[in-house]
Amino acid sequence: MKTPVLILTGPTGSGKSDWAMRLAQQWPVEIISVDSAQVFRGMDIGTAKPGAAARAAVPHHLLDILDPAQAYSAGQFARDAAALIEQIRARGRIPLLVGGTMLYLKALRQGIAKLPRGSLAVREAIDAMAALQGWPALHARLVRLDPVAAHRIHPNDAQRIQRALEVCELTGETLSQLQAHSPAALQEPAAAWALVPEPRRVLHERIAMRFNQMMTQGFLEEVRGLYARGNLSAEHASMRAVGYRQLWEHCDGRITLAEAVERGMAATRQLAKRQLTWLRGDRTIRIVDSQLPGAYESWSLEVGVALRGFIR
RNA sequence: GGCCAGGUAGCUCAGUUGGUAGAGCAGCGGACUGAAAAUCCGCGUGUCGGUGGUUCGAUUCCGCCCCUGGCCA
Repeated sequence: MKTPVLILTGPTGSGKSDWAMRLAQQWPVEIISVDSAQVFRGMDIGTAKPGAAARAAVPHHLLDILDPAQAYSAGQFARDAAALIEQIRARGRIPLLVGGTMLYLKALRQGIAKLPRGSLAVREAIDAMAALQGWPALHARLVRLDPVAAHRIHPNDAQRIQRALEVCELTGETLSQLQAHSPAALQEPAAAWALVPEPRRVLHERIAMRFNQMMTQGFLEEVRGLYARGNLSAEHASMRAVGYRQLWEHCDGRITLAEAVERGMAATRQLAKRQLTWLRGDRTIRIVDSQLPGAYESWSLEVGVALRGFIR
């Protein structure tokens, strides 16, 4: 029997990283980051990436693996994380997945269909068509090509319409066909918890505090540096990240700094809400109210129970 | 002190020729298969500044008061 994978998730600003570091003082863990923004080099302050001290104390994986001009994906994450889990176990250590990118977690735990990666050229061609005919026309086209996918994709959801058309174009098969032979779930034995500060107001306060903190730590300068590179744009996935997008707009001269900060905080709250929606629908994840007195202590006891018999 | 412009949702505002009101943003709920910190869907949450008057009926018209901004003293 393999050691279980420990999973610690929750909305942004819920304190996952802190708890993970504390747990690492008791158990021989290695942290695998489950975070679509922390994969990018040079995006440190705005992603609240663990710093040098934390990374020296505990091995962290899947941080700084890409340049912000590159693209990552749920499928790539699932492969990377699965490989790391094996490596960490081979070292006799415990894999601890920490992060709030819920689709990545789902792709790892439940498996994800073998699909072609996105193609910039095909996407540009589809965008050009959409500019001419409009997205409803492309949705109508998808209804003919892949009625099953079209049925569950809303006519206004340009991103998903584009993806479904892209898959047809690239493979000659439909997205819904390919997704039908989804590989079996990875069946990793896992114990999963989500930190959810209650009530919501507390989370909102933490988000505001953290955003202000980022600003005093030089978040704006970080974004200015990325802006100054000249080879990044608002189209890059990295620059669509919460906070980066809004500060980028400020660098563009489109909004004031005060507006950028206010909208950045709002975008962060909205992200947290979407993360909570994922969590409510997942019965395999145990919700922990991190605001309760002694919350960390009782959680670490639960971790001990999950690991009993595997680690002395 | 006088004159002018305003006070309508958490914010910025629209509107009602008198029949108790609606947009954007925020917020709340949901969806989610290689962009997911993305993308999309749904939901209006209100002493219409206060108080008298006219009226069957006032957020709307009239009087007075309060508050904010501007101009003149």
